[in-house]
Amino acid sequence: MIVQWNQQLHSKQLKLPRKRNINHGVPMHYGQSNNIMYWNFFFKERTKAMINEETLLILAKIIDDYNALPEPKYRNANLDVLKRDYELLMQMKEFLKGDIQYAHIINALSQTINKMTPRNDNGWRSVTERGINKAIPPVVRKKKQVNQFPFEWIDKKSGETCFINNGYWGARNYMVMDIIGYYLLLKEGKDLLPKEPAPIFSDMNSIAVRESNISGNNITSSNQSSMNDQDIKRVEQTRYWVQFDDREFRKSMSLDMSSNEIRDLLLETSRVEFKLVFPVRMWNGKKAKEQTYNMNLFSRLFEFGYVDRDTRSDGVVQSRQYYISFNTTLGELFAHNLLSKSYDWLDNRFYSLPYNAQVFYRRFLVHNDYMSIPLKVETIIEGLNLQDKNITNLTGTIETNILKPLIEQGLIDSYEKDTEGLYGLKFTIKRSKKENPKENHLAVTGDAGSVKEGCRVCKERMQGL
DNA sequence: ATGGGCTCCACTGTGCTGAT
DNA sequence: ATCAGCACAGTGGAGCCCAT
Repeated sequence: MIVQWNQQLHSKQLKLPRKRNINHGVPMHYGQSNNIMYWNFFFKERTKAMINEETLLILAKIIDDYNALPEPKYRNANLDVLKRDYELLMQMKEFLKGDIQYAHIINALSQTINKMTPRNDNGWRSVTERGINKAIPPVVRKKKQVNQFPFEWIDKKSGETCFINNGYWGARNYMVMDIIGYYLLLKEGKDLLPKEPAPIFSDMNSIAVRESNISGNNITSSNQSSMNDQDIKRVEQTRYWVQFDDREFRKSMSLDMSSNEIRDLLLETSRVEFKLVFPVRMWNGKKAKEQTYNMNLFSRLFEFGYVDRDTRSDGVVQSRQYYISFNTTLGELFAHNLLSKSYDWLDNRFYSLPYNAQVFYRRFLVHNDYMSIPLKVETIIEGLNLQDKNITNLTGTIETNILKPLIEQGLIDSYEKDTEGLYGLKFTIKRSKKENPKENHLAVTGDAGSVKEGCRVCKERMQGL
């Protein structure tokens, strides 16, 4: 039936009857009538009714087929079939406009098709700073359970207690740090990534001194984030700051967020306060070595403000200019690590992965290039701050929502599940060698991606920043 | 015409419960 | 322990609205 329908569509005969139907079921005495008007009327009505009937049948079949797919649908559907069905539905539009069922199936199909269609790489590469990925665990909103703030945990190596206060921390917040970190690097490098490391701190002691100094001139950063000229001047006088607008931010993350959503995300990210054991890359003569700094005081990652740029006459803000200053303890450590080349690369498709897949990659994989990585389930639970008490469901979640999407995206090759190990359930992640970064548009060398030279794409991107 | 914001709602990710 | 089923919140596409 569907094939016939298709043929009709392609011959643009949607509004005309199929020939074999013309006389079908027409009583003789009608046929004898010479009343052309009557014939036309009969003809049209009948055609419309029949097409409607057939349309509804096809609609029902598509809906049935779709509902029959096991979940998650995007991993069990055939993309070509979905596309064909979607095409059919689009052609039926004029007959079914306003039909609730029709609207739902269109929405469902288009979402699943979109999810199944591989992201094309728009060429955007972002850096991701190592300290953030290593030191900050995700703290997610839980429904019934009221989160205890500050969230705290013990750092294994140092035995120090770490804290996160005043908000949650998840995949989107890590993403913000990637993007603004990249902006900072490009700004410092005059539209190119800096060629030579330019550390801010020379040793642990200089950090401690700076930390106590910064805490002295705190905290004028009010909750008022909308800025006036004076506020902007104040930001521009700080040592490390960046500015950008919605358009640039959307391009960097390859996600479609409204200006309000972007502002709220930045605002929430800037308000979270940390007291951490933070990895700091120190250049000891010629060699870079990672040490950890035990923070004495709570710090935010950056100070944030914005100016409304384009406001529609009905009050809707369509574009904002954002200002970010890294003039906090953690902000300067972040800037220090970036300028000391303690970062890794991500491409824009990364931010479309399920949240936990993103966080998993950050916590366990991005900062090394081991080809085989054994991880106990307890380690994964701890690293991702997973909540599910039901171990069966939890391991299922790890496989379907984290490891399989990572394989699909090509970030890992495979994994092995070992239930009989000495230490209980264990996953072993398998990777071939890290994708050669020289294939990227940037010429990259070294473990942390020291950039030999910038490129045209980068320059173009940074215009207007 | 264009394009951002808003609403609606399907789908996913996660956690919980109860049966086996 | 394992599994299915349910609940619920977060995410994002379609389509509409509205201003430019």
